[in-house]
Amino acid sequence: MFALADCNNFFVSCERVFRPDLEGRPVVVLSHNDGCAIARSNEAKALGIKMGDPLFKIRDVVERHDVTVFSTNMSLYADFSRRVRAVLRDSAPCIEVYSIDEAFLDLRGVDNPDFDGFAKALSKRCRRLTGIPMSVGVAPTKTLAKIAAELCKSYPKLAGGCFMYRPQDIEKVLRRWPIEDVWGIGRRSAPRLKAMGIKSAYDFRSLKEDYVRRMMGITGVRTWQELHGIPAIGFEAKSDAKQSICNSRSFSTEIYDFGELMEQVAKFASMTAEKLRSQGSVCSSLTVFAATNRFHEGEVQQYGHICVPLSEPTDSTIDIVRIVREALREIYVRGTGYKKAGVIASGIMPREGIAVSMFDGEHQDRHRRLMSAIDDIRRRAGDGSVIVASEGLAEVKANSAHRSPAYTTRWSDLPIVSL
DNA sequence: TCTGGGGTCCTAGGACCC
DNA sequence: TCTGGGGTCCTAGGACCC
Repeated sequence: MFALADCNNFFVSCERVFRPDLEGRPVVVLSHNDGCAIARSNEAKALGIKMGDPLFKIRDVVERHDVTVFSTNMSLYADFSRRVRAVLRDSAPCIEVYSIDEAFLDLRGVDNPDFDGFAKALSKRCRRLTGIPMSVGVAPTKTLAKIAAELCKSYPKLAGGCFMYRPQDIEKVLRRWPIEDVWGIGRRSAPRLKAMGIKSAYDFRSLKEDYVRRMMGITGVRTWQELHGIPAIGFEAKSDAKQSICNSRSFSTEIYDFGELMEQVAKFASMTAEKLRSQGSVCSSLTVFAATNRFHEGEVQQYGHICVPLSEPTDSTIDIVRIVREALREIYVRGTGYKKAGVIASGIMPREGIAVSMFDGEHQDRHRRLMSAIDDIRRRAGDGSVIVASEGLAEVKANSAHRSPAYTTRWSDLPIVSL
């Protein structure tokens, strides 16, 4: 058996821990730049606010129903995520962290347990220790566990835990489960399937395996098997080392000036380097992109991007900022209003064990010691305490009018040194 | 006027090899 | 004039996820 532990309306729940007055009231959390609703309380969902709705399109509902709005506060949510994971690790022999608000638990080898009782107890324990409400679904496969966890959200009677295992019960649920709500069936496949009369998870499960393979490839077959109760998606207690690292943002207003765009992109480069070092990795290629506002139809669109392979893999902020600056020069077009830009590191490998160039060893060694000193200062004095001068002193150009306080974390301080 | 950010895996096709 | 048959590795793009 597998369990899925899924935090309810996670970002909203984090905000509510410090604002208990908002229990039972409509709340939304916005994306970066105060763009879209990315988390909604049940009351906000009931008002018809959809995932990803832009704020300007729901402004009426927000005002009419006195919906409380928060700007995103990722450091707060990351801190709660850590607390929730600690509870899970304490409750199961093996967990796979799937996202900031979800984790799978491997229950194989647990003898004759009361899985329903386990699920309900885990939900209750999480609420008590962290303040976050959680749904726990237990089933023979991950895909079915996802469905079981969703059931908890629709049926409060389940008290946060649902064990779904008897074939007749599974069939009953799948008959009523819309195909587009199955994990692994996305926005491309769902309309195609529905056009063919396949409307429920049960319909999909009733197809021939060969047919699913031809239509949707190996990933479709895996979902099909999982719905039949055959585990096809591996359980991995994988390390959190990323295979690619992306830092990108939309700006509150278009940037035309090269110098200003360069400063923003240098910040993304610096964040990328820091994440590489924090997971003990180096990267062997860097991509830079800068794009115009894709929603402005009728205007000339630009999507400049360039991928730079590195002769020496690196995690040095100074190297990465320099390479990214040169790359940006290649794609920048004068007179263009850039709305979004970003940096992607790929070809990521562990820092230990890479061959040190016989020509460049000293350079790498100096950078390594410098970076380690900088990381140390930032840990003690705040994220912004040391920066590369190309980043400039301006903040990332974004709106965040409704941000909650740093209840459990701290703000970045102003730079005290620049390199 | 205003429209998020950050990941994973799979597949097809090209470069390159013997 | 005739011009093989396999491999592997890498990358870009698509589909999916939260």
